[in-house]
Formats: sequence, structure tokens, C-alpha cells
Amino acid sequence: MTVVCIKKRKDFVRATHYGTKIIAKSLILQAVEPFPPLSTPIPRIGITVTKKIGNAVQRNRSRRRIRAALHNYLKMNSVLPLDYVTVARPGTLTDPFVELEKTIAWVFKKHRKILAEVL
RNA sequence: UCAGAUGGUUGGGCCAUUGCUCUGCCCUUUCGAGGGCGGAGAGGAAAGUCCGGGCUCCAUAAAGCAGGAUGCUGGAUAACGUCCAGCGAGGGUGACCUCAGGGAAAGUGUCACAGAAAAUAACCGCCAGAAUUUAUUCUGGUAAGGGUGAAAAGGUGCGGUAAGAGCGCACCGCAUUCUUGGCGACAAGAAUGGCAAGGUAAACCCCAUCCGGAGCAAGACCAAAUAGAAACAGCGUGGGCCUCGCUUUGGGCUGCUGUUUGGGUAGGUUGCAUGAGGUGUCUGGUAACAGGCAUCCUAGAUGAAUAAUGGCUCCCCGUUAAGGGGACAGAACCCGGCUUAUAGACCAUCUGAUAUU
Repeated sequence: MTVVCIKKRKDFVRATHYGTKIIAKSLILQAVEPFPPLSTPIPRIGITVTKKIGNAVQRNRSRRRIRAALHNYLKMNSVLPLDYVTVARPGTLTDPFVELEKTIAWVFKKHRKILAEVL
């Protein structure tokens, strides 16, 4: 399914402040309703890697691994049309790639479960 | 063979699957874009942002002050705090390495303290003479020895002397003058003088040379929404205010709607990848470098692409195996440098030691 990147700082900040937060061992997922609402409802993805992860090379590697794992997941599954921001933790560098893919699947599954409970 | 010195190169390789950015050609197109086949896609430091320049805007008659930088000589360069070739000082058996290397007789500051004394001198001493209580005192000469200090007013030796002293001599150091060599820093030699007066200028300072400011988030262009401004047209001539002593009429301002204009925010395009370019070769030069010829086009993102995963192989650790590891590190307008980080591998030249011939 088609996905758009989040590029505005405003959207990242909104996800951090008002989003539903799911914390896994190697990354954090924050999901929020897009505002203003998009004309066509598609999910938007953003990746945040802070300086805590390491120097520029390690940050790049972390971001690329998350992007690749997300790409593999979204190829097979569909998600709700929300704004998703993933925050990397140090595990993204050291975990095996299969482990990372499992974590992402678990995080999205858990998010859907939480939404169902609220409704 | 071992131990080093200097300079340079490299910074694992291949395959498969899935993706990203830019781009050439072709096709489709609802002109938004989509599809197919190709091509290109991180570094020696891309880093620190420490210097110098290009480029852009601002300012600008010129010069100076202030402030900052540099600091042996000659050269290279667009320029430099860089580089090359030398000089001097220090270190190393040596190859070679290191140096923020102008001025302390322009002035100011500072150097605790110690010591007899920081420059006329003399504490302990040494020597001569005199006195007497015969181991002390006084007078004179002296600065070799002692101790203090960052520094005691040239050093060493010989002569000399009562003891000593550049008092005299030799060598070394220093200063002045001259000669020779060198573009020059400077070097060598000769003569003369018996001899300047501590350090600190990465303390202020003086001297010489150089520097306008800000930076691609520069700058240029396109340009929503909202608010406000101006111009024109229309509506309303109703209300308010001003002009008049008051009223009426008239005029001006204020209102609403529409169009246009300029400024310009969000956003977008550009700047932006052909350059003081690379490679090879020839010529000039000790070299840095310069010139000629041939040839190549080699990242261009903007919440930021250049990869993710798996396999084979290479190297290292590990007795084998299992297993683990492969440095430092990610372009952001572009170049020339500097500095810092960097596992390992390789090449060339040279030095010392040992062995053999």
C-alpha cells in the first residue's frame, strides 16, 4: 500500500505530544490523527533518530534499517490511515534484522488492539 | 636478518532479492504524472569549522584611527597562518627530526626569597705590617676559594705576585671595523678592544607587512490563505465627525461590494555541479610549481538518497573446531591548506647493528 513521508516538524511534534505511544525494546511507535485531515486518507510515516543513538554513521544505519523493515511490513500488511512516528532506540543497531521485523509487527498489532479497546 | 628514518599507495571482493535519489531515450497522458529499457550515485579525512580564496549581497571619494593576524632569508601561488629550497639554534651513533626564530641601548611592569653585596662594595677567607694578654685584635692589600641566587661582571690554562687580579700571553667566547663568498638570511678570514651586563615580548609595548562587513538560512525569481494599505468603478445617500454663531443646501472624511496594484508570509523554483577539475605525457625549474598536447565528465539530497538482507570468498583472533571480528568515519555552494581520528596491508629510498661472501 502507498505511504507518504512526514516532513514537517509540526507533525512530528504533534505525534510526540498527543499520539498513542507503544514502547518496544528497540523502538517506540507514536500514532495520531492527521490534522488538518488529508484529502485522501493514506497513512504517513516518519522516523526519528536522536543523537543518543551515536554518531552520524550509526544514525544513518539505524534509520535505514527501520525504513527497510517498515517497507517489508507494509508490503504484506495494511495499516490505518494515521500519522505514525517511530523513534529509534539503540537496539535497532544491534538486533538481528528478523528480530526488528518482528518488533514492528508486534507494535502495529498492539496499537490496533488499543484502538479497539478505546472504541 | 633485526631495529629504525622518510615519502607514497590502499582503506576487502563477488553474486542474488528488495528498495531510494538524479538523469538519457522511447511510449502513454486526464498535462498532475505513469510505464519500459539504460547510465551515475560518499571520504582520505566527507569530521573539527582553524586559516586563505572564488561566488553573492550590503557599504563605498580617499586616507587614517581603533581592532585583529603574521614575524630568519629567497621563491611558489588566485591567496594563505600553506608549500618548496636554504640559513641559524637544539636533539640523535646515524638516516633524520624539532623550533611562535624581529626588537630587552624607546618606555612600563614582573622575578617570592636568599645572600656580606645586585654594583661606589667585602661575610667567611687569603696575604703583608703592627700591637700584645701568644691567639687574638687593629691597619692596609686582594677578589682565586666558600656559601646564596635566575644572575656575583667573560671561560680554561700558563706566566706573574706577599697574596691576587685581562695585570700579561695562548685558545675559546663577545663587540667594533674591514676583506672575501652568497640575490639574501648568513658563513669564512683578518685587525683592533681587554670586554658590553640578567631573564621575561605565548606581559603591556615598539617596528615591518596584510586585512571593509556579512554569508548559499548569501542572493534571484514565482507566489496561495488571512490581515492591512493604495487606486478605480458601482451602491447608499441613511448614520457619525469636520467646516459655519445656528439651520438648510453643498463639500470633505468614515461604510459596503467588485476589480486592479505593489509589498510579501506559508510553499515552490533557482543558485547547484565544467572546475584555480582529474588522468597520461612532454618541456622549463634542485623543488614547490608553471606551460604545451592528448584524453575523461565523475554524487547533488533538503526530516536530507547513495542502502537493507542473505550467501560465497579474502584477512585477523582462536591449537583444531565452534565462534567472533574487519579501523576512523557520512557530501550539504565550491576550491587550496591546516588540525584531529584511523585496524591492517603494500611499495620505494635511506640509516645503524649483526652474519656471510
